[in-house]
Formats: sequence, C-alpha cells, structure tokens
Amino acid sequence: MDRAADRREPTMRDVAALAKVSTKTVSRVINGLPGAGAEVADRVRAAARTLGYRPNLTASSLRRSDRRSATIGVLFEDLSNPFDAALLRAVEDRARHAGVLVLAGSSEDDHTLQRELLVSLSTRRVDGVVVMAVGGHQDALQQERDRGTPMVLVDRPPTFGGTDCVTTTNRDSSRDAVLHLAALGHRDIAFLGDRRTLWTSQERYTGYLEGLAQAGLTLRDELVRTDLHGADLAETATGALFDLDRPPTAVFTAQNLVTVGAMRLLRARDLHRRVAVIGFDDFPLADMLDPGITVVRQDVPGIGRRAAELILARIDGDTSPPVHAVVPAALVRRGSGEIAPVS
Amino acid sequence: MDRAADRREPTMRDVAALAKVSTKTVSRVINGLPGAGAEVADRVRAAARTLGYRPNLTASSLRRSDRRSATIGVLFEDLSNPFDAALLRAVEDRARHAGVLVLAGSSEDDHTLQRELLVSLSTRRVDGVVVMAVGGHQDALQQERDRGTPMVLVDRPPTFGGTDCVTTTNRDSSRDAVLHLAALGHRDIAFLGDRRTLWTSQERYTGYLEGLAQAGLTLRDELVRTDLHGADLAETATGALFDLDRPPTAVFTAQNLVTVGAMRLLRARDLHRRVAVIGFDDFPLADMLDPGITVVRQDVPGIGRRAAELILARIDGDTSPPVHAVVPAALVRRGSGEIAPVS
DNA sequence: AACTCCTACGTCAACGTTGACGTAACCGCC
DNA sequence: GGCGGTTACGTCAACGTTGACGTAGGAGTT
Repeated sequence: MDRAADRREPTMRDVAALAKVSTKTVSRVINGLPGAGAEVADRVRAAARTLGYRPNLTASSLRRSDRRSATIGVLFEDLSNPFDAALLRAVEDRARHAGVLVLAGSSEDDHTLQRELLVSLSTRRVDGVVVMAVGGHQDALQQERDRGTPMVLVDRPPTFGGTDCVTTTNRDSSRDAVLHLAALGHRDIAFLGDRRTLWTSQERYTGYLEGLAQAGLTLRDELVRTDLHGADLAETATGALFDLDRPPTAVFTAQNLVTVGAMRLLRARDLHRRVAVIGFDDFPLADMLDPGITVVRQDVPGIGRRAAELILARIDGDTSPPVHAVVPAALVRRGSGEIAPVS
Repeated sequence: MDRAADRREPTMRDVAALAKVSTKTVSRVINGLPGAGAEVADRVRAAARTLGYRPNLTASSLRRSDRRSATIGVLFEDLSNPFDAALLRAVEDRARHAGVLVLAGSSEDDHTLQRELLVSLSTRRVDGVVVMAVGGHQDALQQERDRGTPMVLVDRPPTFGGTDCVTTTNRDSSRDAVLHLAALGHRDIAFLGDRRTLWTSQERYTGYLEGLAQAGLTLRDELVRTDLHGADLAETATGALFDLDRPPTAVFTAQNLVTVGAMRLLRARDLHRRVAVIGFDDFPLADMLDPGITVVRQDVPGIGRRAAELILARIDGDTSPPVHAVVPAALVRRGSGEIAPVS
C-alpha cells in the first residue's frame, strides 16, 4: 500500500525545474495560453505528467483578476425530498458542463443553519448561490445578496430587489387542476395545503380560488385545510374532511407529501376509488398506485437548468434586469383525477 | 437595488487599517488565537463587522501548514436514485457538524466523467473523497488514492489497498430474505438482479444461493435473471419468468428499480396478490402499494454517517489499518413477502 | 538593580499562482 | 542595415492569509 499521504503535492515550481523553464511558462502551457513553443510545451507537459502535477485552483483563483472559484453553492431544504434531489441534480448537471462544481448544503428549514451555511459558502468564495428553500423571512439571503454575491432563488420570489428567481406555474396549474375536476362534475372540491407561510402554498391556494370562481362554484371554507406539514398531518386533516356531513367528492392536494397523506387515508377508508384526487408535484411510483395519481408535474429538470443558467450568466457579468423565470407545469392524468363524482 | 457586485471584498488589511492594528493581530482575533488584548480584540471585531469582513478560506488554507480546505468531495452515480440522495444527505449532515462542506458531483456511471470529476476535486484541493458509485474498474480511484487523497468507498470494496469502505450486509440479508420466503413454503424462488459487474449484485446473488442451499432447495437456473439495469428491463425479465411452464411463486429482487419493474409486471398481470416479493433496498411509498412491499432496508443514514466519520478521521490523520465497515440491513415486512405459495 | 519570563503586539516572508512588464532573438521591409 | 513588429521566453510582485520570529514593556525573581 502506498503511503503517499505525507508527500508534498507537486507545484508549478517543481514542474518548471524538471522542464528547465520558468514557472510562468508552465502556467502558460497548463492554461493553454500562447507564448510557448511547441517543443517547450511538450517538455512541460511531460514533466507535469511524470510528477503527477495538478494545478491548484484555489491559489489560481486567489491571484487571478476575475477571482473565480468555478464553484457555486446550492442550498436546499432536505435532499430526502425528491423534488430537492432532482433539482440539485439538474443544477449540478448544468453547472458541470460549464466546468463549475457545486457545494451542497442542506438548511433543513432552519434559519440559523441557513445563515451559517451562507457564511461558509461566502468564506469559500463561491461565485454564486442557488437557494431552493426559504420559509419566512429572507434577511440572511438579502444580506448575502447585498454583499454582491450573485443569487438565484428557486421556487420562491425574493422579497428584496435585484435577484433572479425561477418558479413554476403554481397558480395557473392549480386553477387548471380545479377546472379539470369541475369539468367532471365535481362541486365539492377540497383544498389541502402545506404551511401557509410558503409562497407556493399561497399561490396554489389562489389558483384554487380562481378555479372555483371560474367554474362558478362557491368556496366552502370547511373544505380548506392548510398548514399540513408532512404526510401525517395531511392524513389526519383528510380524515376530518370525510367526517363532514357533506364531504368533498374531489380533493386537490397542493404538495406531494400532502398527497401521500391524503391517499393513505382514502386507502384506509376504501375511498380511493370513489374520491377524485389531483396532487401538485409528482412523486415516484405515483403511477404504481391504484388508481394512479393524477398530478400537476413540475418540470424539475427544466427549473434546475434554468436556475443554473441564470446564475452562470450573472457570474459571467450579465447585468440585465432581474428575471422571474416561470417554467410551465403539466397535468399528468393517471386515473385518480378522472374519477367522476358518485351521483 | 444595491449594485455591490463590483465593490472589492474587504480583506484583513482593510480591517487592520480601520482598527489601527497589524493584519497579524486581525488574524489572531478572527481565529481566536491568544496574543491580543481584550480592548484591541473588540476594536478589531467592530471593524470587521462594519466592513462586513469575511475571512477568505482559500487564501487561509493556501498559507496554513495543514493545508485544509474544510471541504470533501462526494461522488455519486445519480441523485435521482433515492439511495444516493439519502446517502449524500447523511454524509453532508455529518460533515457539516464538523465544519466541513461537501462538493457534490454525479458521475452518471461514466468512467470518463468520474475521472474528470476526481481531477476537478483534486484541483480544488478537497481534503478527502467519498465515492459511492463505481462500476467496473477502479483505476481512476486508485490513481487518486495513490496521490495521497483520503478516500472512502461506499457500497463497494476497493480493488486496491489502503482504502476504507462501508457496505451493508448484502449477502447475509439476501440469504435471510430467501429463508423468509422458504419458511412460507416457497420452493420456486426467482432471483432478479442488477448488472453482474456490480459487487453488490454478486454479493446478493451469493446470498440467494446460500439461502437456497440452507433451505434445502435446488437452484433452477431459468429462475435467475441478471443484468437488469433499470425498471424496464426488470419488467420484461419478470414477464419472461411468468411465461415459464413452471413459474416461480416468489421473487427476490436484488435492487430497488428491479423491484419496481417486477411489481409493475405483476400488477399488469394481476399476480401481485399471489406472488411473493421481497426487494433489496427500500423505496418511497413501498408501504403505499397494495400489498405493501416487503424489503430489505439498508440503514442508509447509518452508512452515510459511518462513511463521513471514516473520511473525517482519515483527514485528521488517523493511520490505523483500513476498515471495511458493515452496517446491518433489516427485513421490513409489509405484506408482499408474506404471501404463501398457492397450492 | 540586573536578570529572566511573559504578554501583546509588529514585521517579514511565503503558500502556488498569474498579471504586468521586460528582453533577446528573429522576421520582413524599405 | 536600421527600423518596427512579433514571438518566446523570463523576472517580479502581488492575491489574502499565517508561521516564524522580533521587540518593547511590564511583572516577577534573585
């Protein structure tokens, strides 16, 4: 076994000495800059190879005028949510193609932690930050943004100026989902939502209201349940709905864990074939359930790609006005949303 | 909107000038080192705060003797696989508590890409690397390891020396799963596996063989289907199994996508209530299906935590002999694995 | 009173790299 | 054959920080 741990990493100086040139010439060859003859360049490359030389990007970015670290930070709430995972993947994918690596950090919906992570990132001089989770106030984000760090918010618009964001068609797609249910004849459509503090929840609720209005239905307040953070709360709330004298015949669940919780209850009460369900956010195996769950599917890779493109452009010096990019979601019909009301 | 993008970041020199001390004193205060009076320290901290000073970790690690970047690299295959996502999350969590951030990169099962990512990471002078995906040869890994980079493999033992790894009880748990099925009276138990080049596939297959042997059952070669990379291939292969004259009464699926594919077919042929299924690897909503899927659940957070602890220890200079940590998996009974053979 | 020791600072150089600039050799051209 | 231009190098300092070391002043010891 090779105990190489204590061996010093070779530097440009070592390569230069072996190739009998100056470090500057090594720099030119390594970076592919002009000003080095073919013969010398070969010698340098050979020396680099024999020594196993790897340029030190941190030293390089320290000295370089652009000061780039070719690294961006990505903050998310919880990777165990497939939405976050897919988003990170999409951002990482796009960034990698630009030679940029991703420093990942999960804030677990904790403002203190988020602030600390932002400091950690800025301490490492990332070129920009993509933030895909912020409940409540955005002070820490604004503070970081004001320092000049390029920033893109995902799934939430900024409460402060000068910052790009990428969201999906929360309101329009929610409205469409409700209209889809109404078109089947449903008149009692419940709304089950995540925490009201979340911008997406509010948007989806607004879309729900718009849908009801557009279909000529009246809102029944008791069919609206919000602040359902997690599948368990959603399950309980769904139970309460079906204890009503006049229970809903259709349910619009405005977040994927809420959908799962609702389905769990419907299944337990054997209502899953009689009550229509449309969920916002797709989730794995939604097609495997019986019936398959009709969902509003966000274009997660599209959102991630767009976010990455925006941050990369800003890092490249794009100073055009801030953008709110909206990536369209689509209704995926799998059965649960196509159940007509029992007459 | 604050156009701060072009304002130079404040440095120690700026803080020193404002606090009327030397940069070295600022360094002492910022790093909490002794040798600075209380009054001076307060002045320095105040100056740092007014300027919005953030230490530059890249410059610091360049100069420091330990040369630490407080960053580790994590390579995974595909974040859209919940196994990878949960693992990354666990590693990130543990690392964060040690003040270490994670540079994430997906290799997408491509050796060229993996090699490039390793170079990118080493170019950024990460302190260590956790690798959770390598099919086939490990040349690039060994090369990186030989440079002295601390490394931990997850889910696969190294083919070279001097490197830690963390795996689960692939063989033992597979054997137990088969014995569980055999105890119900199953005598025709099929094996559906991922690519044979994967070490985990081989281990699980070996466990399957051990289980058959221990239960006194004879292997029927036509009930073994491997190289099923992805749910679609698994679905097709499962179909072929049930076209046999004497189809299996139970199926052991050795990977989560394989399980999903198999379930898809069983559902399509309405066999899902008659054929027993045990899958290796849990997956979201496995409990929501009908029947719930009995699985061998790996302790993914445990694996991730262990991997992080190992790499952090190595970075801290632990030179004890390489470790192969084995984190036990557990059988989770949900129904599909408890179906008795139809007589 | 002379000494050692300690504390609280400061000075300087170096980490690995690159921007700015210098220079020697060679080219073409009137 | 002298001039301007280009090419292929080299030299030097600086990026932001910290390790090694220096020093002034005060406290404690003999």
